[in-house]
Amino acid sequence: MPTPSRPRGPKPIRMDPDRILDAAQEVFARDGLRAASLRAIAKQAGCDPALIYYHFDSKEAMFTALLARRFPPILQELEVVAAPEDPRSTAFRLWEVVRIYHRHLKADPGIRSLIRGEIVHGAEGLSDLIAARLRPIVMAIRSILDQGIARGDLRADLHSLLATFFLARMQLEILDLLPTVLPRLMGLPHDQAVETGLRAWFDLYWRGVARDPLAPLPPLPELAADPLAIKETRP
Amino acid sequence: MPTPSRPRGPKPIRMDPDRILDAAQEVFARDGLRAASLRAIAKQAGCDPALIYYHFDSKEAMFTALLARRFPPILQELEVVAAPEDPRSTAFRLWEVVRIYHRHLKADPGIRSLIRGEIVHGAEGLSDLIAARLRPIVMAIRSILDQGIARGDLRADLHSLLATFFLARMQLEILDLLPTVLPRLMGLPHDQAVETGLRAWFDLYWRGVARDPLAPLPPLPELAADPLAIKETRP
DNA sequence: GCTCCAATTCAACGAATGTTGAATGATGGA
DNA sequence: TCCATCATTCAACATTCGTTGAATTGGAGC
Repeated sequence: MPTPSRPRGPKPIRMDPDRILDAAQEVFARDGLRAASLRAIAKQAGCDPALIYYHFDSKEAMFTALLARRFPPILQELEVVAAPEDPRSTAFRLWEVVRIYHRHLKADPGIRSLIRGEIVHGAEGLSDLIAARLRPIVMAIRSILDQGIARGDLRADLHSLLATFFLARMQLEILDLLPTVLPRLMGLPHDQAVETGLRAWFDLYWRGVARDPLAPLPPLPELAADPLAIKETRP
Repeated sequence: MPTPSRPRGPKPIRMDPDRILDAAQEVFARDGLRAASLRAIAKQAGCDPALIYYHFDSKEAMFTALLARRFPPILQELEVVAAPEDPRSTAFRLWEVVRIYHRHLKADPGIRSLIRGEIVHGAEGLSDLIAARLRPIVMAIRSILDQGIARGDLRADLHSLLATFFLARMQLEILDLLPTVLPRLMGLPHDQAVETGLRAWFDLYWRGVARDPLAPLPPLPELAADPLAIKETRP
């Protein structure tokens, strides 16, 4: 009788549930959200599929844990920018929103799929959970827009909820599509596609929401610049 | 031995392959693209799953047939609007693009999913096919923007390819999301969500691309208005 | 050193999926 | 009228999926 390749029982190195979530994130990025199976995730993590059920109640609970890990840091950063006391210009703050989104979502296509709602069909409870996580994020961005209207930086007739939807949603599309589309259609290097697309988008968006669309934008920091080192330089 | 519920052999009414495509479209709309199984489509069409394999080579071939049915009419209408001789204003023509998209895609979430690329993972050949169908559509819209730049209606520094991407992509999101999101967040009636969202989006977009963003938009026809009855009324 | 618990693996289940081959009845042409 | 072809159904296949129960082992605590 051949000995099994690996005996049962605990390994010398315990499997941290976070490592399973890391593996899930990688498989989502590689195979897409719907096609990511527990077996593929287990293989990526280097463990047995059944172990995932030891650490999480179900596949859906694993999604939930992924959400719980990703969303609070985003919300925390957004709430700093959305604080009514923030003295920086509305254009600068909105660009900060873009940068925060970019920083947290660029390396995680799986969470982008979750936000986009690709998993909504057939998992209604999960959909409610995502909506609950997303709502304060939307409200933080919206409050920046409302403050901008009140300060006279933005159009008085702006529909802040729809404008929030437009800003956040287009960024998801840019992060997912432009890195594969732009290099093929233009000669653009792969790693510049997102920066180019996001700046073009923000330029268009700002003219669309600003009270004075022809006034030049303030200098905007690069996407990947250190968030703490940035101070707005008023022209 | 019990007689089978329905004997074999051809039914009195033959199954038109188009009816199978209709059923597929309905199932896509109900269950989403990925969750739509051949058995569900066959049930919707009222036939056996194996019959689908008689009319189409595979599930992917059925997608292809769906594409072949949907895209040419869209392209044909777009090319009329994109003709360089078209004398109407750039704003009016771009709104016509929005209306054409809306008219053809509003009742077919499955085709929107295909356009959005949700099926890309795991079906690379299909992805190429969609790209080939999509390219002339993108180019038609882009040529309207390029003509608008040449006529002096749009900003000279506009990136027409990215602007095309922004316009067409956001419309997909609006068609899919706003009917479920807007009624819940605002008091908006379900059937007005898309019209409200698309007008707000076009208003923002136009300010973003126009050379003179503060000039008022011309009166734009309703989304569902008869395309042939519309003549631009210059103010 | 013994015991107990936590962590891990194995094997299997039931359901769903895309697909295929054989069987069967109707239809239309010779 | 007969026969070939077309359209349809049935039953089954192999595969994959999420999930579960039992078996196994290493280490911590006494």
